[in-house]
Amino acid sequence: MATATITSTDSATEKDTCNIRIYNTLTRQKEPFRTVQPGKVGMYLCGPTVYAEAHIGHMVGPVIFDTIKRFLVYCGFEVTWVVNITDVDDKLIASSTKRGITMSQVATEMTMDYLANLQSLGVNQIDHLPRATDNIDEIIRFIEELIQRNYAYASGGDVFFDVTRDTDYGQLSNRTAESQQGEGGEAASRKRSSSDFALWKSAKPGEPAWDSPWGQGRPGWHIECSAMSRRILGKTFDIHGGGLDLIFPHHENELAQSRCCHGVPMVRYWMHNGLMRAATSAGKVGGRSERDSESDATEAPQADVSAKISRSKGAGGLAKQIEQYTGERMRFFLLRSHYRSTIVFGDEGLEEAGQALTAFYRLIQRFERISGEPFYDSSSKAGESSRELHYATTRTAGNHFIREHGQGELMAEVGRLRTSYLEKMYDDFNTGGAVSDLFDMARAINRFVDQSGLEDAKKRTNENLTQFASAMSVLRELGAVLGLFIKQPRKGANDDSVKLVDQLMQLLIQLRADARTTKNFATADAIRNGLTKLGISLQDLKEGTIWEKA
RNA sequence: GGCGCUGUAGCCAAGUGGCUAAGGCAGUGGAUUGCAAAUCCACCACGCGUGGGUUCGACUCCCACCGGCGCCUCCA
Repeated sequence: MATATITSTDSATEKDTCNIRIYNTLTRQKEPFRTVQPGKVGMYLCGPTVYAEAHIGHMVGPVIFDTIKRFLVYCGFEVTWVVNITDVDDKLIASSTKRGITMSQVATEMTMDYLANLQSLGVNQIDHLPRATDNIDEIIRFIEELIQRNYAYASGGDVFFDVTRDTDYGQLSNRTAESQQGEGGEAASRKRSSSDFALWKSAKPGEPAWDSPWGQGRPGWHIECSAMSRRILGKTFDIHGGGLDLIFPHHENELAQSRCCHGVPMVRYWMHNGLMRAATSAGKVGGRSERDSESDATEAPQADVSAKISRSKGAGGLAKQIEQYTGERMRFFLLRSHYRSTIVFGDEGLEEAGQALTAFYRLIQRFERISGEPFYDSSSKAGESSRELHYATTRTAGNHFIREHGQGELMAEVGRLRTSYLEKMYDDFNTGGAVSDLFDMARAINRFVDQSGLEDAKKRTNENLTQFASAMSVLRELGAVLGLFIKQPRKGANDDSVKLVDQLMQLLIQLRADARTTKNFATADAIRNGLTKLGISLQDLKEGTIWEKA
């Protein structure tokens, strides 16, 4: 009922948006999605510590959250999505010292890298990107409140959170405070108990520092998220996400800080994505396999071993990978698996994803060729805002869908698949399952085009063309929810060289067509085989020949 | 050692206490084509790590075992 107050007047919409269920790490089960405020969703994703270039593993969370936001918006929610940038920490200090530039310069450089990669993957739904260093006052205020409430104590220029005061500590990661080692190092001597963690760290000479009631220093790792999420989303917000590896200690500590400070739960749903691994046989992401030394003495190791992706192992070159495979392909690859599962990242999987995506691209081209209408929204803002996603989900059910798209066998099938797709998404954002409905939809549309003779200009009827266009609009709509099929895949189509290639191809195609007309198949095949060797395939259609570069 | 995840066809990957276990890649046969390509159609796991148990019935629940992995220190 809380979510019932969305703008739509359609009662079916209420019911269906209440069908969303989310796996909550805190309770270790799927729960019905109920927002704090009716019709509104606040979500926070832990972003990167910007001390080095991002790698593909950093993209999993943003891509899935971008998709979640798209879906929630599609369902009619007003969504505010926050991704924090951690721009102060030990590694940043180390990097700046090593490179002889300021910490802020390192942070700016790496933040730009991160954002550029997000953009390439179509992640463009983020509303706030707060940086820790822009929120020092808020952080200090937060720490002071914790001290006032006796949950934190200052000790020799540091401030620690007193874990023993929080009887609920450990719920998220399902572990007890006593069992924790806690941070070691020289700061340990200033703690009351070993599992206490730093809220504020005193500065050593030469380190970046801010004034505080406890002297010069900088915030601890966890406090920024508590402070910034409260500032933007409030004391209790709906969804908090991050990689599985953040559950402990980061999210456990965040949770403790916020709950103890406010006396209310911090988050309704804790979501954690699985970690990505690098295929070591074919893929190169993880660098050399570190396990070879111990295991390949006797038997040959399995070829499909995978290695952890991390910056320390030399993972990187994400921009190059995106350039090689295209961002849409990588996004599609990520979305084909469930967000909570481990994804093995490698060339093999990306090749396959590329093959699969091509089927959609061909259908889209087929549509543009036959209808003469563009499939993609040509406006520069396409996909940039979530406005076009505002579309009540459940127009599928019953009348809405038919009213909007008309009747017909194809649309009946498309409507059925759309419902199936939405059901998958309601169930903890099962993007992998939803994609299968898109494939089914593509096949249904292709079948329709084949059977209704739309390839033949003479047989085209307005009714069939309309139905074709309607079906494609549903495909576009559902694709957009996943952040797919929003923009023309090949960029640079207006380059002179691209134009020239196309003109040359038209010339070859004409020569071959002439040869075929005179039944000179040897020449025709010589042209085609020669092109095949260049990775170009031809397709002879009723209306002429088209070409495609592999 | 503690906490947790996972094992579905050649590969990737959804999913359900009970009709024929999604979808993709690869493969096979057919329609189509001058031949192809693309597209469509059909086929492709009598079985869902192994062994028990619960149940009228389990791939789905429980136990054990075997295998893979994560966290417990920084990590998306």
